[in-house]
Amino acid sequence: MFAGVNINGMVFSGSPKRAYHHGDLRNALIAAAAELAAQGGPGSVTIRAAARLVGVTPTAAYRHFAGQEELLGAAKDAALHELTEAMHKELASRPQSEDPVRYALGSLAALGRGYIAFAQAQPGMFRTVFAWEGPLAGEPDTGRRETSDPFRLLLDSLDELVAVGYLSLERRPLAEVAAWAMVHGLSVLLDGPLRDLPAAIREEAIVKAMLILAHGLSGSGLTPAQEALLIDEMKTVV
Amino acid sequence: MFAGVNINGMVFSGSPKRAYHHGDLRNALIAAAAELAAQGGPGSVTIRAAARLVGVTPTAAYRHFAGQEELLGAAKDAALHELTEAMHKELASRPQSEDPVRYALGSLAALGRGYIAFAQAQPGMFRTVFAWEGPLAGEPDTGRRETSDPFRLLLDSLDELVAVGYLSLERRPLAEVAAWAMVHGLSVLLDGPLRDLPAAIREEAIVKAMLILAHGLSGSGLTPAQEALLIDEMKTVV
DNA sequence: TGTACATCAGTGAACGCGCGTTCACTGATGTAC
DNA sequence: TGTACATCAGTGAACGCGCGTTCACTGATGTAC
Repeated sequence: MFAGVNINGMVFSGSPKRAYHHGDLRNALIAAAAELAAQGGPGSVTIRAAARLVGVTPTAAYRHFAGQEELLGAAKDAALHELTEAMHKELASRPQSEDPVRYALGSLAALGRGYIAFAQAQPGMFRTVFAWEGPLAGEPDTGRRETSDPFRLLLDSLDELVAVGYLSLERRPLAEVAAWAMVHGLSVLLDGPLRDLPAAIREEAIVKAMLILAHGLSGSGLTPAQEALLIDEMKTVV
Repeated sequence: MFAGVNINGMVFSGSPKRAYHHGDLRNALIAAAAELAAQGGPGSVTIRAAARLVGVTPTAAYRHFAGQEELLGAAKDAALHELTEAMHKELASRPQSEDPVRYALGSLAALGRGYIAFAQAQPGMFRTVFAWEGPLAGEPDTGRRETSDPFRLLLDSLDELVAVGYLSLERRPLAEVAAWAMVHGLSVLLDGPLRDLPAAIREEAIVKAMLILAHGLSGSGLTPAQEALLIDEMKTVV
């Protein structure tokens, strides 16, 4: 879907004298939209701005997109792609290890690191991935229902923790939601209310959060009675 | 600061024949702004819409607010106030308990429950509390720097866990960030990518996340070597 | 107690902005013969 | 190989929208005397 988009290659800032026919306007617009998202977040992704960036009339964009919503969707896809790549890169750069438990835990940490680092390095893109401008109430969510790549990576990582014996099978269900919540929450807070945290403390906080997550996954902190209480306590949230 | 705002009392929809002088326009506008935030999120909080809701000219709002930003700030304050109240209510409604550890853990769970339930019941308000429309880069953050009430509650709860012996003193630092991240992340995801999760699973996921958090705080899942590895793994995120 | 007048809190009209989107059009391309 | 013409991908002007904000104004209030 993104063949030739080339976000960093600045397709849209290209040749000074451009022909009447652009040749690859759709992809150029997507690249422009991604750039706008990176610079100003999802709210900056407009048909007019993207066309301006490419050096083309707004009307021209309607040859390639049904409207603004579709362009934003493309920007979202591009941003998600970048996030996925960032996480893959972290995962791939890890050294092998003899201890499978350590390796699996390290993989989980690498995913978290990739996610959080991306959110910090590319806040505009990160926000765009998770932009939800729909109505506050339901709306069934059109398309894009396949499990996203980053989530797939997380699922695999948790399964590995099971395979390796760190995470028990009974504790496996929905661990992905909790893990995602921890990492996502941290990313969001560090780009929000905690954005003024000194770098050193921020660093410590990230480590701390991952530690708590890892400890928590193992599920060996609470007595059974305490656990039962806590479960009871959390009922009836909705 | 909010004396007389009375969000639910519909100050702004009041008397059919209103005098030329409103009498309490500032508070009526704040209530309207809060209502707009509740219905449509922070993006819906505009001078014109608030004035419309109150039944007054947009210009009149400028007698009481410097501009749109200040009105949104007031809406944020109101929303934060509501969130705080929701958490307080959860905390207050808890039964006493002989076991201090259980009680402290239960308090933490109650705070989480209040937070998450508020996010689900009032997504517009919740988003408004955390709306950050500033530039993507720094900007030192004007005013409002006192620790917010909900955060204060969390700090106290964690301190109680220390006092009661569940959380060791060495593990106390920055636990608040991790706890907040878990609960906030879950709130955000359930109002975002996970918004279509069936109610039952959503419920389970919330319990699961709180369990992992509680287990994780105790810090008894990893061997020291594993912990060291994980710490190492998370370095250099920035 | 009554009145002149300053002050306060609104009105109404207007501005410029960027946006999404549509219309009738025209320049470039490529294909049938 | 050359040319007529359909088709495609752009242009340029214009629309209506809601917004923030400003201006000169006027109605209501309350205070000094």
